[in-house]
Amino acid sequence: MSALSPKPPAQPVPGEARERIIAAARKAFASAGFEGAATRQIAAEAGVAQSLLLYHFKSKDALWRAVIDQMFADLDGRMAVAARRSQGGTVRERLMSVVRAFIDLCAEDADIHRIMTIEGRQPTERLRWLVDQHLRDNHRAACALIGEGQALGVIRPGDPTLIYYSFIAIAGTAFSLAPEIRLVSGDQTAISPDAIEDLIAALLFVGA
Amino acid sequence: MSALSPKPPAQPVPGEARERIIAAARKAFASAGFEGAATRQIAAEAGVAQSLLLYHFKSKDALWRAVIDQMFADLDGRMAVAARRSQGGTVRERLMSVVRAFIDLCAEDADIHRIMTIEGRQPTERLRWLVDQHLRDNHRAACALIGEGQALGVIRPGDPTLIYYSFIAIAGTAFSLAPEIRLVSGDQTAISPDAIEDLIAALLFVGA
DNA sequence: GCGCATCTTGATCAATCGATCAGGCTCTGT
DNA sequence: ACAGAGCCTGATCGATTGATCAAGATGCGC
Repeated sequence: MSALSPKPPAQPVPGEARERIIAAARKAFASAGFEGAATRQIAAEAGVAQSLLLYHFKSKDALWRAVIDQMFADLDGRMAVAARRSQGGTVRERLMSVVRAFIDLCAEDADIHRIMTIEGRQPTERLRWLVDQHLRDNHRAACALIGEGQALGVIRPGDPTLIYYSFIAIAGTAFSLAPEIRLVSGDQTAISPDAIEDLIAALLFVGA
Repeated sequence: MSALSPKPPAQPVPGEARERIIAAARKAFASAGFEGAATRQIAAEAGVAQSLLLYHFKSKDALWRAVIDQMFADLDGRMAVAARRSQGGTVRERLMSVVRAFIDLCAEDADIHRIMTIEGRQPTERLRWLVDQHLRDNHRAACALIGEGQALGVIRPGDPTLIYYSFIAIAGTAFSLAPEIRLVSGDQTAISPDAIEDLIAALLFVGA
């Protein structure tokens, strides 16, 4: 046994490095955008060689799509749980359940909102794929629920699509821009799921 | 006279190329972020050599600051005009005047909101400069006005800073994410200053 | 023990990045 | 006419980009 390689590297756990790469890529895409994110930096943060990144995913573009798919698998799952848990409740309870689930998601991981707001700005091929793959169904389901709430006077009137995007904008921006809000307000404004839930309840919902 | 240079180039108008560079840089920074924007691409869109860009501005960072300064000069001017025009009116009228001015600004040029939401996400040196140079004063003035409106029951209750950012988020996102909203809704949702003004009035203001 | 698929690395590619430099052009002051 | 300031370009620098390739390491089937 030579002095080199004193630790024989443990056999690679299948899929483990792949997950680390996706996690690192999510952070990179969220903070620097698609073009700004460097595959070498992603690989470094994941603790692997840059070439491994292009072994698991054919290209930077494919890696981006893998990140998005994982993000929406999480989001859709949480939304389904929230909807199931509030089944049988009032429309207000069902609405608040998914609202709270989305707020919690944004609070835990602002990357989703950051990536989405980066990609939604220009009609690229990535945006078209994103809409077809994930956004259209989400939008339809949310607008149906909003329309239900409006019919019963629980949600303020207005185009459901604009209400939908207002909700996403308020909840997402609060956590995405937390560094700026902190700096501007001198840390006087608390940004917590409870605070944002109260904000949404006051602005989008009718009555107490 | 040789066959070359059949058109003697007109003498350069001082400051004209500089303005074209800033305009091109604004678009580039808004769509690709600071790192993602390439000085060569900016120069190409402005119709000048890349080296001219670093002649007028010492560095890419200095160019970015010039873009921001010009943007806020425009924004501050518009806000001052809106405030002056509604002087002597009710608090509601004064609030609606600056709200409308900001909405119109976002509608005409979504780049401001795009750049700000890119930079506000991470505590970089650029963000610190941005807050010290432009954001803090803006935030203070807006929150004072919002507090006035809340005291008179014109604005819904809540932390003024969160109301302030909710307003910016709704107005800015509607125009920034217009490509996505169009794709998702199948062009069914109109995104106009009037529509967003109605939306803000319904969500943030009390009563009709 | 042998072969093969899977996972991983390092070297290397052409392209592009921000930045620097020497030099040319036009106008102005004298 | 001549010198100098201001505006602008093309060539070029070292560094970094996404992507490709050959080869090493590991574990499973036979």
